[in-house]
Amino acid sequence: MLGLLHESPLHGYELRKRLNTLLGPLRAISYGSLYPCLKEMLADGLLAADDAASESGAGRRSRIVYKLTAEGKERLQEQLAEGGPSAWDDDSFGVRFAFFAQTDADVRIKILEGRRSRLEERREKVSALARTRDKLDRYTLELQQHGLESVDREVRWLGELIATERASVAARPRRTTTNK
Amino acid sequence: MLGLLHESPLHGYELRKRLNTLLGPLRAISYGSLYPCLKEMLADGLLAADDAASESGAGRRSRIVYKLTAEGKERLQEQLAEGGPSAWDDDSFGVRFAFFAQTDADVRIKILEGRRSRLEERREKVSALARTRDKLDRYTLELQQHGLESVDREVRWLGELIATERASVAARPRRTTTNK
DNA sequence: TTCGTCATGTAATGGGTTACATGATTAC
DNA sequence: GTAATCATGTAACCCATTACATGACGAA
Repeated sequence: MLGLLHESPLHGYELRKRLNTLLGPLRAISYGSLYPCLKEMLADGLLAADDAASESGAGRRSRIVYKLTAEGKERLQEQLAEGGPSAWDDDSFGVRFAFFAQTDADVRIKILEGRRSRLEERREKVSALARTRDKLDRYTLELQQHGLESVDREVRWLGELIATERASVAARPRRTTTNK
Repeated sequence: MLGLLHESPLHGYELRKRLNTLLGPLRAISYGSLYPCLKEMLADGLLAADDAASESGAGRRSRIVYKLTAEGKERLQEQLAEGGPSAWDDDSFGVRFAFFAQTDADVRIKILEGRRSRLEERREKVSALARTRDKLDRYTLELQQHGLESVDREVRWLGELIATERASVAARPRRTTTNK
């Protein structure tokens, strides 16, 4: 939510739509959690509300446009700077990646590498399991192998991204040092 | 749970481990929901409990081994026969596929086809969205394209599975008609 | 005029995890 | 002897969905 509101101020209804296209149909967020959350962030001083009712004559129902306060931007920056394991587990990696454009290059690399080793661990566990047991039916086997190939693909993809990132850091390393 | 207990009777602790390897580390089930669920199914007459305390001398703590009753097997068969949309959405497709060995060939094909068209729909929606909007940063674009390729791969995989299934039905079509 | 979409919100419900309680067994 | 795993269970808590309430606007 902070990430989207940083790109541009939005009202709740529009914010939800964008969240849902961003996060995919799975993990879609409902009004029942969106509005209370906005309220809370408002109370915490992370957001500022701007009731756009009067604006531009008699425009539809009054929509409440939210934008980040200075504190909200600060909080977003903190969260984007966080490069710990919580950044590369299944729940959050997608979201973190979606806001890579607002993330520092060195944090980007750390997250990509963390994600890759996480997947490699998983791959190792599954393929170890596959080696020990043999009495699996065709379908379980098929599922396992397909899963393994998917992980491999993901790992390769991450590898390419990491290479690209490293190349661009090497090309102009000023950016990282300047921000110190 | 019914599917695993049909393969072999198990006690709760072991059942949980198998569920977690089957479902993956994500969506892992906890004791807090496993044991009450077993209890409920026992009360519903789907399972029979067998306290294996006395068996084989002084074996560890008494473990309660559950197995399917006739009613439980019936329920499992009902659920495996169900070929509706609920069988091919993200939540359940994996589980349904894992028990394909116990599923009728025609239901298998229906589920695979349902899953495939579900993914094709999704693919279409995403790529339509990609065509309209242009102002996306490198990373969002990268994520979108990688997602698209993943879906394509999945669709191809399903296509191969469907072809194999159809071939084996054509080779010995007695099975489907015999069971009428 | 009715339906679909836009738009904001609240309250109850549900159900799964977390945390706790207990205790036996194996390995170091 | 002590830590880790095996093994079963309960109760509180969290938090998101669901369902409901309200209302305006555009299109058929």
